[in-house]
This record gives sequence, C-alpha cells and structure tokens, in this order.
Amino acid sequence: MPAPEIKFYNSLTKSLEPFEPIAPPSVAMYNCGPTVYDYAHIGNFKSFLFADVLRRFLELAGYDVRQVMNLTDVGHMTDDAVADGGGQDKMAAAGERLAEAKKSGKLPQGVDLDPNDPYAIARFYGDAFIEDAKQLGIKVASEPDHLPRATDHVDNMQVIIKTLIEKGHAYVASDGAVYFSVQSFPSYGRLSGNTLDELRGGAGGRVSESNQAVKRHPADFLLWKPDESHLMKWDSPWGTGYPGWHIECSAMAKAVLKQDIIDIHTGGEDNIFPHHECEIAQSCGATGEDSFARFWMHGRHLMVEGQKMSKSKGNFYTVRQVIEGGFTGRAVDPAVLRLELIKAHYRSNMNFTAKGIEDSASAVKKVRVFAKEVAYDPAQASWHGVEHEALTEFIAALSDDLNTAKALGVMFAYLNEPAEDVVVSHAMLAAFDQVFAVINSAEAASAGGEADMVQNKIDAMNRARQDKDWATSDAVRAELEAEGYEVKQTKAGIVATKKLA
RNA sequence: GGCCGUGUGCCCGAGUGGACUAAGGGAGCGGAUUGCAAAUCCGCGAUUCGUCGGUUCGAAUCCGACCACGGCCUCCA
Repeated sequence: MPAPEIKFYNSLTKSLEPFEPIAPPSVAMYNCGPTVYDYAHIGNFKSFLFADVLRRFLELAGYDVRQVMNLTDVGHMTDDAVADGGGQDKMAAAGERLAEAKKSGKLPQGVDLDPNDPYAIARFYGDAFIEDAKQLGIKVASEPDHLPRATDHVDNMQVIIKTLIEKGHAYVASDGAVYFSVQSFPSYGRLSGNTLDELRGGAGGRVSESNQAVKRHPADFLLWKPDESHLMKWDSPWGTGYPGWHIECSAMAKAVLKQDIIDIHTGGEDNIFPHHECEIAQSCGATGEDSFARFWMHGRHLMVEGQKMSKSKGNFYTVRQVIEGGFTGRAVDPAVLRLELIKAHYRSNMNFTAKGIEDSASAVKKVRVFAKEVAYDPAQASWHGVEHEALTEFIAALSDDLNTAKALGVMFAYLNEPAEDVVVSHAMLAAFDQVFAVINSAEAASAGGEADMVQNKIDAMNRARQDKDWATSDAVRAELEAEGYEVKQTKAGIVATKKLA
C-alpha cells in the first residue's frame, strides 16, 4: 500500500514531524503501561488505547510494529512529600487493601491469594489488566512476550546503573543510595521544558531535607535504594534493596526491543516529567546515543463529567465498573467503551460522560448493522490490496497525527454510501475495523438464566399478541426493555437484543 | 509564577487562507413503516465559528489584545 506521509506530534520538539522509522518497515514502540497494584482505570486505558490505535494504524499503513507495554510490579512509594524513597510501598498498601477485602469476603469469586505476597498481588492485578485490555481490543494484551514485568528485569536495570556510574552519570551518595546526576546530562529538561534552575526552585518544600542533603543537585533522582526492610528487595553491588522508579522502562525497552534507539515511546501527559525526562537521561547516558526514542507521544488526560478524575472526587472508574454498569447504570459493551475512549483526538482533554457512552453505543450499532447487512465476516475479510477513495482518505486522516475523529467521519460517510461490490465493502470494513476494532465477530451470548428469561417473555408476548391483547404485550415488552433489551418485531418474529449501553 | 494547550449548532467533534452554501456521529423535529412502539429508511437544522480589533481581493482558519477554560511543573495514563 502506498503510505502517505505520516506526521505525528513529537513532544520532544513540540512540533508535527514526518514519521520515518529507523529501519522500515519495522517500528519499535514502547508504551508506559499500568502499575499493577490496583485495577487500571478508564483514564489509564485512554492512554493504552491510544497506543493500540497508533499500532493498528501503523500496521494498516504497512508497517511491522513491535509493541512493548510494561507492567510495573515494583512497589513505588505513596508519599510524594519525600519523593526519593519515603512513605509506604504501594504494593504493601495493595496488600492491606486485599487483606481487608479478603476478610470481608469482597474478593472476586474463585480468587484466593496471599495478601502478604507482593508477587501474588502483582499477578492478580496484572491478570486483571490483561483481561480488561483484551476486552477493549488492545492487541498487545495477547502478546505475553511483549508485556515485560519490572521484577523480571532487575538485573538489566543493574547493568544500566553500573554503566551510568562508570560513565560518571551516576554516583553513590553518603546515604548509600545511587542517584543519577542531572548536571552530567546537559539536555536534561529538554522534553519537559524545565531547566535545572527552575527545578532547583521548585524542589523547595516538596522533597525532604534529609534526602536532598546527600544529593549533588535537588533534581538528582534515585536509581537504586539499599533497604533491607523493603517488601520487595534484590541483591545488588550497592546493597540489597530496590530500583528507582524510572530505570525500569529504560531497561525493559532496551531488553525487549533489543535496540538502543527506538522509534516511538508513548505515555500519558503526566509521564513527561519526571518519568520520561529521567528515562531519556538514563538511556542516553548509558548508551551514549543522543536520543532514546525518536518520537515521544503523549495523550492528554481524561475528564469525567467535566471534572478531573480523582479518588477524592469519587469519579474514578475502572473498566470493569463501566462495563458492568457502575457508571451509566446499565451494562456497557466493551466495544462502546473502546470507541468512547478513542473517538476524540489523543491530544485533547476528552470528557467522559454518560451521554458520550450512549452516543458511542449508537455509533457502534450503526457499524455492526452495516456489517451484518453485507454479511461481513472478519475471519474472511482483509484490507490488503483494496483500493478505494474512502480508504485513502481514512489513512490520510490518521496520517495527520492520528486524527481518529476525522477518520471516524470518513468511515461513516462511506457507510452512508450504498454498498457497491460486496467484496470491496468487506475489505473496507476490515480496514476500518483494523483501527477501530468495534465490530467483533461473535455476538455476546446472554448468560443461561437470562436467555431463558428473555425467551419466556417473548413467548408471553406472542401469546398475548395472538389474542390481540395489546396491553399485556406492551407490558411484557416494557419489562424486557427495563432489563436492558431492545425489542423489535420482524418478519421472523419478535427479536430481543441486549442494548450496547 | 514558568511552560503547554483549548474555545465551532442542543451535545460530541472535523475543518488550520478561496469547491465552507462549516464533515461525521448523537439528540431533536417532520415523513414512511407499526395495533402502538422499537429498529430501519428518507428529509430538516450553525448567514455562523469565545469577544474586539488587524492583515488580506478573500479568515473558523494568519496576527494582536481581551475573556473563559484545561493540563504539567518530582503520586498520577
């Protein structure tokens, strides 16, 4: 397929740049993934879905994408007032929550885990994340080799730390901890637009005096912390302890993608500083290269009903809560949630609303109705080799810094045209769904008891209708609708389908 | 305070100097259809793009000021 010029907004240069991989058609992409000491929420998934859409689009454009998304299973600290190793380990906090849940019988069915075992906790939430991600159609969730866990790469982190010390980019301070020296890396601050002077000013009051005292510069950040008492600890040349929270991504990107410079690195906007700034310093400091990722792409944060998401406001939703109806009061098809989280441009502050969910449900339905009309079979269809003006426009829209909203418009405009050659329609749907992934092959089967309930009500309606007892028929129909079903009369009889949202 | 960014119909959201008589979706309204509905199909809807100026033959699109809103600045996707 003749790929148009692809342009992405690069956070590093704050400008739109033509995208050229280092070794086409291969693209090496690293996405900052979830921390696995709690369920990931819809804001997290906005970021992960952004990465998934990016990967899917690049594949549509003919690239061979190697995508890596890490699972952070080392517990970081809860207390930001002492950023370099204070407060409570988040994994330990998760253990306490789980122990509480276990005691009160609130653990999910069939789950029995030891709240004192951090690895079991990480496994539990890691599995939950993968399950959620698969439901939302995130491709990498089905590629276990591309979901590295930080605890499996502690040795790789130590290799980098050792190199950084040798090259003068890191030092062991008087408290025994290893810090990265930001002054040894002149371009520190380039990504975030910070300068060392500003960071020095901003450090006052937020970082504990005792920690600051041992560092050469207030912005120096932790690479290794010797701490025998820590919940998760590993032996190292600098004492038994744990790694700093930026080093894992530098280590895993290099280890799994097997190259020093990668093509794309993504994350949420909050990752820009300090996380990604520190990653660049570590990776480039160790490799000697002048870049770590050629493109840095960051998604904006998600708002919920016009407000910033936060636990204190109580507007903090996990994927499973939304799907099970905890947000709208009615079960939501995962494809609807997916579309809702990708329909706006990734660099806009999208507002997550109940109204938006309803809109997306109608949109998903529209696509599925069209697919059904042309007897689309995802297992048979392929976009490869198809040529159509709408496909060209579709790719052009996404080539423009991943403009999903415009691409969605192109898709619906095509769907409004009368379907010409069915083979072409199938190929077009395959192309659209390669990116949006909302069609799904199988319709979700209702649970056993529910299917019986539905059939009973349909039978009751039919009996009433035979007697022209419209009042009874309407009453039963209202019951079905109250259960979240859409009831329609067709030539073949009454059909009840579960609403998408 | 520093640095980013946003403001388009009832809602979401494209459009970044002339095919804009402003895409597409949702909601609404009118019609077809229906026992009534639902679903589906057809049709309608911004003389206007936060405000005020400026540049230009021409601006939602460029520039300036102002207003409003959001984000980041060592917990956070």
